[in-house]
Amino acid sequence: MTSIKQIAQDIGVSAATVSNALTGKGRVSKDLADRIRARAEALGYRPSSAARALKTGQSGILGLVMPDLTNPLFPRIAQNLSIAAEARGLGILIADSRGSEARQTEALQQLVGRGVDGVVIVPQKGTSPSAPGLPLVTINTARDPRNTVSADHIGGGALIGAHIRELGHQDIVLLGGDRVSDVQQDRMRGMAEGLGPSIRIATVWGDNGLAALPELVRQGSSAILATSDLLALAALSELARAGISVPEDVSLTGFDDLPFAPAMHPALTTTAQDVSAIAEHALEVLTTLIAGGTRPETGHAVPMRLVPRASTAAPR
Amino acid sequence: MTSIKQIAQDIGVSAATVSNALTGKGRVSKDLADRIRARAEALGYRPSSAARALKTGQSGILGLVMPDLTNPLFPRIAQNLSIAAEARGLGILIADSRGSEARQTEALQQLVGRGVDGVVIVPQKGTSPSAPGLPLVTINTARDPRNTVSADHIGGGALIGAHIRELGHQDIVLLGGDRVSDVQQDRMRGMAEGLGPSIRIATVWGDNGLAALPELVRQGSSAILATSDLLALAALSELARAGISVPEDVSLTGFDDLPFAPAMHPALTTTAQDVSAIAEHALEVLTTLIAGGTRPETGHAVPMRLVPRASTAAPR
DNA sequence: TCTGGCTGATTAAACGTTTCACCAACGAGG
DNA sequence: CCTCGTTGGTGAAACGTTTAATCAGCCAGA
Repeated sequence: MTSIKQIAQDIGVSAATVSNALTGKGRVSKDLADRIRARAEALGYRPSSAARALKTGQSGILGLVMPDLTNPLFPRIAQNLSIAAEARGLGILIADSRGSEARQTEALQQLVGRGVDGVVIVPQKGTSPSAPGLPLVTINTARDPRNTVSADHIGGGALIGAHIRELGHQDIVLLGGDRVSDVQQDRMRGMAEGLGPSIRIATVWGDNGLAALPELVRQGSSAILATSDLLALAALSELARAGISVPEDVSLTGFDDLPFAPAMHPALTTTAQDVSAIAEHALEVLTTLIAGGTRPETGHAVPMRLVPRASTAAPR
Repeated sequence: MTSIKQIAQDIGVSAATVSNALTGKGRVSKDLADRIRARAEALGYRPSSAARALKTGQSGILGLVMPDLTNPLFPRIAQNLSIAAEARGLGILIADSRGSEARQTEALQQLVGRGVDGVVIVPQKGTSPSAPGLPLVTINTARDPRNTVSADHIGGGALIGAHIRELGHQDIVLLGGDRVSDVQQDRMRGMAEGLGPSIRIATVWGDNGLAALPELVRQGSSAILATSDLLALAALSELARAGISVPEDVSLTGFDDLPFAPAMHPALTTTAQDVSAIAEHALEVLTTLIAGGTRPETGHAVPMRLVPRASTAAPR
C-alpha cells in the first residue's frame, strides 16, 4: 500500500504538497510537481478511493437499477453506460430490481448506502421511482413525466407503420406482449400513426394474440407488426405451424434488432435504437445533476432507425 | 447526513459505544444497545461506506469483468452474481473488457483502483488474466488451469451427443462458430464423446460451415449439432432457404437455452446451464479467498441439463 | 480488607485524503 | 528602508468509522 505520505517522505516534502501536485490544485513549482509525479508512477501509487470519498463526499460511483437483466436490451444499456461512465472516470454499480417494485426501492436504498453519487434507473413497468436528495435519471419512455431519455418508441413505431403503408398493406394486425408496458403502448401508438387513418387495424395481446394470428391472416390481414423481436419470432413459428409463409402470405416486423433478428428466416425487418446515444445522454444529464446543475424540463428522445430486411414485402 | 456521533450525542454516550452497539462487536448492555438501534432507525442512519472502507480496508464491493456484455449469456451471469453478492451484503461493480486483452487488464486495474475486495472475471478467449495480491476467481472452462467454476461444457456436449446417438443417428455434422473459444472446443469434444466411436462426424466452422450445411445433408448427414443457440438459428434459416425441413430431414441442436430457443419453429433442443449455481459457487470461493482462505486446487464444473424439444427426432 | 475478575462504557489513535489558513522568502515599487 | 504582492510550500484539522487500551464500578472469594 503506497500512500501519499510515502511519496512525501521519499521526496522530502509535506503530504499536502504531494496531494496538490497530483491533483493539480494548489501551487506547486513545475519542477517539484514533475518529480512527485515520477515518484508516484515509480511506486505504482493508486490514491485510496475510500479516503478520497470520505473527504470529498463523492465516491465517483454511479448506480444502475434495472428491472430484469435477462431482457436482451438491458445488457446493451449496461454496457454502453459502463463505457460512457468510464470515459468520465466513473464506475458503475449494478443492482437488479427483479420484478417487484418493493425490490426496486430496496435496490435504490442499497445503492445510496454504498455511497453512489447518482443513479440511472430503468423503472419497473408502470412505476416512477424517486429518491430524495439523490441525483437520478430515468430511461423509460416519453410518456413517463419523470423520464430523462429514451428511444423514440413512438417515432420507431411510426417508421415501421410508414414502411408497411408504403408497401401497400391495408389490413394490419398489431401484436403486443404486455399491456402494462408503457414502452409497448408507445410503440403501438406510433405504428398506428405511421399507418395512417385509412387502414384497418386489429390489436391482439400475448399468447392469446399469437394463437389468433393464423385465423386473422386467413381473414385477410396481410401484415403483422409485433412490439418486440422475440414476439415476432414466436409469431413466425406460429405461422409456420399453420403453413403460412413470410413474407409471401403475410409480412412480419419486430422491434429492437436483437442479435438473432438477422439470423432468422426470413431475416426480420425491425427498428434499432441507438443505445450508445441514450447512455451518453443519460450520463450527461446525470453528471450535471450531480454537479448541482438542473434537470432539463423535458425528456430527450433518441430517434430509432428502420432496419428493412426480408420479412416484409408488398401484399399479394 | 446522520453520523454515528449524531446518535451518540442524542443518547448521551460515546461514539465508540454506538459503533459497538450497531455492529454488535464490543460489550454493550442489551438495554442501551436497543435504545441506540432505535434511535439509529428513527434517524434513518446509514453508515458511511467510505469511512468504513477506509478504516477496515474492505470496501464490500466486488468487481466483475466480462468480455462483451452483448453475449446473451453474460447478463444472466451478472444478474445471478448480483443476487448472490447481495445475499452476502456485497455490491458488484461492472467493467467491460470489450474484446481486447489490453482493455481487460486495464479494466482490472480500474477496479483495484476503486478498491474492490475481489474480482470475478470471465476471461477473454484464450487469456488467463491475474492480478497480484487481488483475490480473483475465473469463470471459464475446465480447460483453463486457473478456472474456478464453469458449466460442464464437455458434459453438456456429451448429453447432446448421447441424445442424438439414442435417436439412432449415424452421420453427424458438428457446427462451431469460433475456433479460438475454449468453451466451444469443449462443447465439441463433449459431443464427440457422447456420440461414441462408431459414428461418422464432420466438423465445420463459421459462415463457411453454415453455407456447407445443405450439401452435407444431401450427402446423408441426419443431424446438425451447433455449439450455440444463435448458430443453430442461423443454421435453421440456411436449411429453410435450401428447402430442408427440421426435424423431418435433419435434426438440429443448440447450446445454452437462450430466451428465443423455445420460440423457434421447431422449438430448439438444447442444453441449459445452471447459472445461479455457477454464480453461487464463484462467490463462495471468492469470499473465502478474501477472508484469507485458500483456493480449491481444482475447478468446479456445474452440470448442464438437456432440454429436449421438437428440433430433434429419429432419422428417416 | 485486599486481590482479582467481570461488566459496561470511554478515550484516543488511526485509516489516507483534501483543504483552508498561514508562513517564509523574495523581488519590485515607492 | 518599509510595504506589498506573489510564489511555493507547510501544518493541522477534518471526513466518519473501527478498535485497542484503559478505566470505573462492583461483586466474590480469601
